Amino acid sequence: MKSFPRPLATVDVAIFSIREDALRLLLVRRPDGADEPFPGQWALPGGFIDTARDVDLEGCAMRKLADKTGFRIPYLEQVGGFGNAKRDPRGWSVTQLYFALVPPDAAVPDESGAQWHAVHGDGVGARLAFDHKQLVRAALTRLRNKVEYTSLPVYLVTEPFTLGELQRAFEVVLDRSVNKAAFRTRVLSAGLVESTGEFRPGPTRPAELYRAARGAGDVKFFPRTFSPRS
Amino acid sequence: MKSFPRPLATVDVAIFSIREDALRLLLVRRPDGADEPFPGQWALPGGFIDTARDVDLEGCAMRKLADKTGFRIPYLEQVGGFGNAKRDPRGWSVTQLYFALVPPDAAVPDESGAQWHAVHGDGVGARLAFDHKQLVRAALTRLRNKVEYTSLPVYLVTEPFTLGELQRAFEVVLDRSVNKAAFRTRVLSAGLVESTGEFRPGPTRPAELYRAARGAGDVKFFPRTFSPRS
DNA sequence: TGAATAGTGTCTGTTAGACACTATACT
DNA sequence: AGTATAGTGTCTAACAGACACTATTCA
Repeated sequence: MKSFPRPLATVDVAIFSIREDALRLLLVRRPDGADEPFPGQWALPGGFIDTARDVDLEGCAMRKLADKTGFRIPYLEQVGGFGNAKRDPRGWSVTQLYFALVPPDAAVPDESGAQWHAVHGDGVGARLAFDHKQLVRAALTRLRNKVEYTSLPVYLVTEPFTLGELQRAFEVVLDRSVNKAAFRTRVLSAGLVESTGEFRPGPTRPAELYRAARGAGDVKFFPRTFSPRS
Repeated sequence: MKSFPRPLATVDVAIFSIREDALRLLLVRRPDGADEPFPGQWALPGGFIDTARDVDLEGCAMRKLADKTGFRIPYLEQVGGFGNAKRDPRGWSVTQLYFALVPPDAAVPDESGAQWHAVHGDGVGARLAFDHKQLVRAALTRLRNKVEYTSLPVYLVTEPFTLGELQRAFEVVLDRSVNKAAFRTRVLSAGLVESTGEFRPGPTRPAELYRAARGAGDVKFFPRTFSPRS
């Protein structure tokens, strides 16, 4: 077996949540230090694969996630691998990018130094370390594409939720309004949610409460997309 | 910077083509040798990232591809990363899986030892090295899913092609027949192909010849899927 | 009773699929 | 003329989107 120098291997996670009616991304600050790349800059949570502790890539991503947030098992999906000679000044490196969706009540420990940054267009305002700007764009593209034809936003709302809240989550992610009647028909006929039988009281007519449908467990697909006709 | 032992980093490519009216996958034999894992077994073309020669992951995949086949630039797409402690007996390893589509006239040099294996269901008949059975399944799933809503099979036919040939490519990949009228309407209205103005003569009515539409360059998406109604 | 949100009925345009039809070459 | 394949016209079912309508609660 011919031996090759091994690239650096990392995992990064783009953690999305809806806070204050906006899609937000959790970012951490790079550590300070003379031998650290991009000291003090905002970056995606992530880091080296620990071959002693991580059983696989997803486990590694879960560990990064758990370091930053505490909650029920979130939605986690691999976006892809990014690797080249230049992206890390320390040498040829490959990172596995994951994206995670967490509900609005997922806590972020203060001492983690992590902050939620609003998403505008295809990124965040802050300047990011490494090629993380590109990674964020890739994660956002994947998220938005998938929301067009799947039930992903159920992972962005706290159960139980009203159909109005779920619709709002779709709208926040897609950054456009969707038709109420079409949305309800679509969501209900796809069997994506099931009623709890309860209602949420409020200053107006109470709304029926739903939860993500059990059983299939996985993400549901819609037969068509939301896309407006061209 | 805390130092971690680095996992092995490889790239594997699932190269698909249509030969003898069947979807086929190009496989190579693992080298023989006492210190080689899975000696003599069939495996996906691939291997270590060469940090001295490869500029990025895609370049590495292209290199593996060029080692095995010779032709015009094919379709190449990343499927994802697979990494854990057990998949390679030499230690914790991460592989980036790509899939490639090449036309039926793409040559495979004899001396490469590569062979086309027919795809049946979600894999090939041969026993595969490493976790390549799983990788093949992942690549096939991605390919078939994408063919439902994109123009990918144009990369599986030789230009110029008739609509009948293109339809057959869709059918071979999806392993089901598609309606001729619906197929033609769909393909033509998506602007996915353009006429060359030429016709292919034959024992019956000549068929108009097409090529992949220029300009957009990229893969075209259909507004809906092929899926039969449930 | 008015305001505000929840939820529904109905109409229209678009498209996939089915299926039968016409068109055009060679033998 | 027969045959085989290329290509089209038409009908139907399904669904997205639009929009106006009804329903229900609290102040």
